[in-house]
Amino acid sequence: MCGLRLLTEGIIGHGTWYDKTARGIIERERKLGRGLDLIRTEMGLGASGLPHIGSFGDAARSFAVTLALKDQGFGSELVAFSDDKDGLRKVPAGFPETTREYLGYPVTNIPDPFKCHTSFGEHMSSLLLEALDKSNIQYNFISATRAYKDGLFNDEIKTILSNAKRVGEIVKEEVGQQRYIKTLPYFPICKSCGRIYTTTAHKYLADEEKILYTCKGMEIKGQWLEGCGYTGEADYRKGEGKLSWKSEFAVRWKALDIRFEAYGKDIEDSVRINDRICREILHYEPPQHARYEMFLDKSGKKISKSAGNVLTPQVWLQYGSSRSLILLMLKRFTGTRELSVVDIPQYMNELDELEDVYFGKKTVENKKELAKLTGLFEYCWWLKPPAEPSVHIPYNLLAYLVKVAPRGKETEFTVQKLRESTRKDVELNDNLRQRIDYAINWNNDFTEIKETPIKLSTEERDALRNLVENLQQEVDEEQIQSTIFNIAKKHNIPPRRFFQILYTVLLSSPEGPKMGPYIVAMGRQNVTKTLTRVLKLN
RNA sequence: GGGCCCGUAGCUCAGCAAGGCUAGAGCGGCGGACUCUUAAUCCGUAGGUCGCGGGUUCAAUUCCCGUCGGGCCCGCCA
Repeated sequence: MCGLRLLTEGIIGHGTWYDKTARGIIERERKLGRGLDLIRTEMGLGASGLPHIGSFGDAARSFAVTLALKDQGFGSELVAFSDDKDGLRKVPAGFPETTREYLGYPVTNIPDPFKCHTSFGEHMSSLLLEALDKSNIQYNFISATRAYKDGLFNDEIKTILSNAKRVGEIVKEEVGQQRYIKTLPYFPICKSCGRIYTTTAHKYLADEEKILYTCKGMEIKGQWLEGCGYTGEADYRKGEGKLSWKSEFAVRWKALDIRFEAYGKDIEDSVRINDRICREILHYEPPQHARYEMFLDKSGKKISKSAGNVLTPQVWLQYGSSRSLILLMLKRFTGTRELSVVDIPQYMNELDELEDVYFGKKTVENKKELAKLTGLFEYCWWLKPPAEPSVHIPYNLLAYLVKVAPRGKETEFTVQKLRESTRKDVELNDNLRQRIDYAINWNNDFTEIKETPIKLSTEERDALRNLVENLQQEVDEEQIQSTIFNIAKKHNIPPRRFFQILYTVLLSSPEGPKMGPYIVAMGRQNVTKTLTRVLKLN
């Protein structure tokens, strides 16, 4: 009985993880006695490499929490903090080798190799921001470079530097790293060579607000980066350096008043250290956390040569809608996910299914499950679900129709075929057009079009020749259809075999759509040209 | 050395947060319908000790402990 009660009464908000998390945050903040007018969530975005799909997930999930907080009646915003003052540690795949000379430089001080942004760092972070914008994720963007320059963290940096010894101890206690026992958790940018990771900060002059450093060099990703030997001083108030990650998070949390931040398990240690620094040195209760697992590229699956094997948000959005990508991120929070582009159609279809549940076209008995599924759908729409259901056509059907469509006429052909089949009422609106475009991209990139060589017997050659002649006169789809059939009979070829030949020649597949209409759609001239060429080869 | 995830049908996975209905889907298999062929579509059908062992509970795929197998992250970078 108690279980039955839970089914109907135990649902928070829209029944999703995000609603539950939001409630947890609110309860925690109440206990802490902090204000609830603006509850900030934060995500960090890397600017030194191509945005991985995981960064998008970080954003989508944090934004969902932000929406859940608003939904429960509180002010909230998502801060997207770009780590664009970090130094470049390795040349990302696909980048010119000349990038190597900038190893160690803050990424906003490196020219954009593609020349479309003012710096390497801006180029990188804009890639993710574009994907966020396309997905209607709202955020308050803060650049690390800007924040340091504007002195946003000055008070907190001062506190950290004044308590550097304690910071070093905490780091040592948590992960055993001894580096910060001796050096300050701050990386000045070398005034001589311009690099940030080659410097070691050894003294803090509190009265002058300055940090003394030497450009000694450092090991990065197993490679020694030699310093230039310069010794100098940096003024942290002018952004002449940045904090180490092991203290910077804490500073951000306090300065920006962050109450929730999710993180990937790869930075778990850093988060734990920062929690302590935040609490023990900055005297600010750190934000509530949620740890998520990594996204892995499915290995062993050949994808496209052009797309490569890196699944970035940009790649996804070529073949699937932003909502399908959001669904991927929101539906499950835990568990390592192996992903590849071949999963995109599945999520496109799943979103349609969720829509059916939402509009009651598909019944779900269990109330808890119903709440969860409709809730998930609502979050995929950022809590502004559509008033009307949309056209649902399975992705693989569209991909198939596009594949067999005459080149350049994919959309028209597909719509026509759909109308001829069971979907007479189909209308070519933006939604359908977009879906067809995804299928076209999919088809272009993942369907290998190979010329299948075919051997023809004498009768088969004659039959083909006969067909070519007939195609000069026949115009009507149905007539062409029966002509093909008649020619096959006339030349003593089983119709099945004759059709197979035609499909192989025209489509590189032993099967296909109804031939007559297809030939008309493709253009009789094109067909005769192709057939004639094949006849010459035989 | 420290931490985490996964194990459910032949394959790929969903479900587990907040225990409760006959454990689902796609693909594949098998059978059929339709058809001047073929694709698509539709119908039916087989297939599961929910890795294993214990515990909590009226009730465990779901929670807890242990165990085996596969994988991931961190280890003096950020």
